[in-house]
Amino acid sequence: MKLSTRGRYGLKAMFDLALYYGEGPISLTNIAERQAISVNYLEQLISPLRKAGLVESVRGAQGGYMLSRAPGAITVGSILTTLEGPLAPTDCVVIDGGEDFCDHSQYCVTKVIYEKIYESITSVVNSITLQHMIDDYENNQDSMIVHTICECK
Amino acid sequence: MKLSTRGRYGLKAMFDLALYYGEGPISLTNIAERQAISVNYLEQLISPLRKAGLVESVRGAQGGYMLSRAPGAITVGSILTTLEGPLAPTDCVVIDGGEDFCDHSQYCVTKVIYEKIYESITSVVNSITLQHMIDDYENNQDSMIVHTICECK
DNA sequence: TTTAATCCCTAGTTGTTTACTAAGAAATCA
DNA sequence: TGATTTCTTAGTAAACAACTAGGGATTAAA
Repeated sequence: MKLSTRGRYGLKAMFDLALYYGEGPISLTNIAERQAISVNYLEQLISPLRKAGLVESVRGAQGGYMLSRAPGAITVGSILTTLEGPLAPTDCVVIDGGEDFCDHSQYCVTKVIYEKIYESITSVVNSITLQHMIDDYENNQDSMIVHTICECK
Repeated sequence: MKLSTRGRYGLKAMFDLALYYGEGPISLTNIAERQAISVNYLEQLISPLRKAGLVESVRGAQGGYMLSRAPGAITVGSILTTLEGPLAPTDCVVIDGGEDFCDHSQYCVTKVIYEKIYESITSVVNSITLQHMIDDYENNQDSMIVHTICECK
């Protein structure tokens, strides 16, 4: 039940982009340095985020990436599910037409539980936007707390 | 963010034991057959459940396993965390004294999110007991729905 | 027009984890 | 004594995670 580095790094990168929202394209080199992630690996994470329409890219020198819309319009859920797939404890709650997949899934006592877990996770991550993270970040800076984004494992 | 077979099989096995609660020890062979799990593998799952005090064993012929207390007193959360470890999206929300683990974890904008996810999952699984599953199971049987426990993946 | 910076894409690699299988020792009932 | 069952450990094949590596395409600036 752990997130992989894909989701964690991707969220860090998107938060980084959110801090620079409105300031033109930010290069992956910059993000990678600040967030201590390899550029090559970061490229592999930003690619699905771009395809999902969460970021836009500018190619060539002085190019980079920027959020495709305001931080308040991008949820943590959209980022994490883009990089990790559905945040579900089992596949059965997420794959439909499960007749060949799982015979009695609609009546399964355990599936009911997995669905509740899925809903609760989804509800949390969909209610948090990048803007919330920025607000949190800036509040803590005001109160003189060194508030960084850490190497959360 | 998926449960492994350890948690899923373990929950199925515990539900099976709950259906026979009060009827003496049930052998792993029986459970394994009903739930379509290899006996050898099931042995490896029941072992931590016993060490966690969730089931008791009777050795020797006609032996087996039984719940250590009523189904209403055993939560799904206790079963899943015994087999999967803490149902947390990251280690940082669960390991304390994280100074060497994660420098700024107490001020981390992403950790706040991971903690909320952790809390919501924990709250769901801790609120469901094996008795709830039995009630659900029997309700559906009453209404003539073939309610099985499926091969949830 | 060249150069450097950057995005973009794919393939390969290494280590870890998962999901078992296998096998044998210890205990207990008939 | 023999069958049944728990208990424990070791091994293994396949999948997955977390990258590394390298090269092509695009563009701004010198």
